[in-house]
Amino acid sequence: MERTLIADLSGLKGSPVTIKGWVSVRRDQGKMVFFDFRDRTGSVQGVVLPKSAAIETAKDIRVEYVVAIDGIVNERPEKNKNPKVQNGDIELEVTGITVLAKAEPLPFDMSESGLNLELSTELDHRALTLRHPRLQAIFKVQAMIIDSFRQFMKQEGFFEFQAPAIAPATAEGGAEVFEIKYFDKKAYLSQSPQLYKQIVMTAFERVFSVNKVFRAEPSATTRHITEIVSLDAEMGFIDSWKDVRDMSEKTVKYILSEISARCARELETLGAEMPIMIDSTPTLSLAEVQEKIFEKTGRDSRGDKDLNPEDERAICEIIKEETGSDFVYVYGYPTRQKPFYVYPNPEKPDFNEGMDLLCRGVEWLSGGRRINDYAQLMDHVEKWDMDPKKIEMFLEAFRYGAPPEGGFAFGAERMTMQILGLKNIREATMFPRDMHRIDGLLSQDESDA
RNA sequence: GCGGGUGUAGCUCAAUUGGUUAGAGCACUCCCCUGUCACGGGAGAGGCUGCGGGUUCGAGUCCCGUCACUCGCGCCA
Repeated sequence: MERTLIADLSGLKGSPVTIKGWVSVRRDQGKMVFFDFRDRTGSVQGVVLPKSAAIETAKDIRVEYVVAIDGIVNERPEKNKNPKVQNGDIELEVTGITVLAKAEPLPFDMSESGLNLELSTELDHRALTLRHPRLQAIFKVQAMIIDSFRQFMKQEGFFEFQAPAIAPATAEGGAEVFEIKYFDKKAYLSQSPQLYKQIVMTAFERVFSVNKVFRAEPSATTRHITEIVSLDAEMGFIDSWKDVRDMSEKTVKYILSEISARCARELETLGAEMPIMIDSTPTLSLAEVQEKIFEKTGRDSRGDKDLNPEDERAICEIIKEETGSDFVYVYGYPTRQKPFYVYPNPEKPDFNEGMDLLCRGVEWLSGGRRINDYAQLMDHVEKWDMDPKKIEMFLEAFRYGAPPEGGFAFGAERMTMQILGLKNIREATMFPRDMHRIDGLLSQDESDA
């Protein structure tokens, strides 16, 4: 018989069906056996009655067996209905069981409400934990973030391109890069599509990319991993950095609304509360932020080159209290602290027109206006002590006419973590890589070898 | 890289000021159970208490070292 998906069962009361999926739970009552079956669309209870031809087989079925189940869809008697679970008003009366694959006993409890693991255990067993509804909800939300970013960008006339992952040299300062053996030469894994998206912008005006980028920073925090999905955008013909700010704001707003609308079940599963973005997100200069923190908390970080994590949490709390917004833009960082391509404020050249979007104490997105004037760009290349030969392809794009422009980027994993209120970015990464882990732990011996 | 916390059964956790045979729940094996939905009840199996050294009549517990995990900081997205 043709396979019926579990989500479609409720419309088929009284009909014989075949479902295929996994066994989530077995409840052996002696004479009769209950199961929870699961497929990609949901779960349903099956009951094997004493008279069923499948009763002997049912006794041998264990959790995570892959099975094909023949049965009749029955409405449950009123007293047996369970409003708390999906398909709680129906059950499948099992008439036949075919085992498609057996499963060994699980290393831990996988039942819907039972998954309670140390993070390292969860990650060591990702191949299994991925089957849990809670983890599936996380990665469905993440897929929706990436999908809605693409949708919005296309809607706004942005062109999608694929940035290279192999780079010839360190494109910018800051993050450390992974060196790779490239035939008999050296090359590097790309830490950002930055220079490429600027190049492509000079041809297509508005561009975006969804790319893996790699950071070799020895950072052991709940917010850092070495391989991330970067959502990047770049746009030409802007009047000021505020056009970039506005576009990034609309992008985030669109993503949030799509998730609210289309991931309601996942948000409920995770108990997540969506951050609030008000009509006009508060936007403050770095100096204003530091002044405000000093006023409110007495802690003086005025003059610091950037916000530390404590500052980021503080300003988010203050803005939330003052305006109700979970988001705040911070702009105007010291020019020399940021990469060479960031546009300096013409009035105050020591500060630039780069910006960060913070939410709930963490940086979500960064971007800003870039330098498009070739002479100014070359001036910065010199001041930043960079080798023009190493970025010749980038410079060529600007030598031959580039419009005023800017862009922004954000990490898909960090956004997932923040929206869902997860404590560690590794929970929001299907196969996280960090200093000590690539799937499994990297042992001392291997790292020495 | 620096600082704090934690390492006990396959998983999640107990174990009094150092005290005799290191426990529980879940999972596993066997038995009982016709309405469960994290089913329930009974029995069993499962431990070099991360590893190495020390103090002590006696160490899961105290001390030193080491490794790992985890949180915070630095750096960043």
